[in-house]
Amino acid sequence: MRMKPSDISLKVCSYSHVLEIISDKWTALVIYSLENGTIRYGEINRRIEGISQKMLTQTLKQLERDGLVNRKVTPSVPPIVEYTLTPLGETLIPYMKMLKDWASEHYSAVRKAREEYDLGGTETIVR
Amino acid sequence: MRMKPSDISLKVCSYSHVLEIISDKWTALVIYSLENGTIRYGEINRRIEGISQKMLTQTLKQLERDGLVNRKVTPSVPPIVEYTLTPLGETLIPYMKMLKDWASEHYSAVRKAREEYDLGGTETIVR
DNA sequence: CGGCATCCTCCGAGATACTG
DNA sequence: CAGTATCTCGGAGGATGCCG
Repeated sequence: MRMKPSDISLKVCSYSHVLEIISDKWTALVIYSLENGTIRYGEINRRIEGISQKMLTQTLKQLERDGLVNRKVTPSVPPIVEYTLTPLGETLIPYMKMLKDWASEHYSAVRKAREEYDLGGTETIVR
Repeated sequence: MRMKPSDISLKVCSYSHVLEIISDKWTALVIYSLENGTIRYGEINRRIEGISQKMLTQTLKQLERDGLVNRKVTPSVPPIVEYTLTPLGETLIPYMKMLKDWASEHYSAVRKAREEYDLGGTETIVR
């Protein structure tokens, strides 16, 4: 199968597939909070700074739908809902750690580049 | 062993830092198109299916600001504008390839999980 | 406790037209 | 060719209130 030059598509590209899964605003942080095992809804809510109930619920539902997270309900009073990474979800962890490593190593450079860009902004033109 | 429970923050977490850079809708695809070397604006525009001029320009500007992409203007008539990954930008490639690998390996499982979820939806309850 | 329903706001991003 | 400029609309996402 030959690759046409115009073949880069949102729908086909694997890059997009991953990002489709983890690139939502809160998804990565939620996965991160599940990294060390089972944890309750409220606990996630408390640990992720600034997330709203709505977004947490929505994000968890997404992750559950994608088969990355398992949801276990204990119908006591009050109810207990626990979330865990599925085996599939756990396969993601090393890859996310790598991304984290990239950031640890290079993010300062990005920040610096931004500062310089924001300062001058016009010096791209050769004089 | 307990860190501050509220320690996961959008602003602090490295995961977020990477995603802040590559998670915009088109960013990954643009980087992807630059993977093999210098390329002109119009060429990128043609290669990425469905991207608008506005979003392409915006995405490229972001990437330039982040120091990941270099923009070279040749003020001829008509003008030629070429984009290249910077060394910093190139450091990202292996990591993105890894994400791609993850998708190649596991995306079918995700798709399957979605189908099952969308079918039943009620299977989480133990009966 | 762990949601879902509702309302509301803001801005991401597509479409279109113009320019150096 | 490689962008800006402007308008518009849908939907992301916060706030609030109710429920099992």
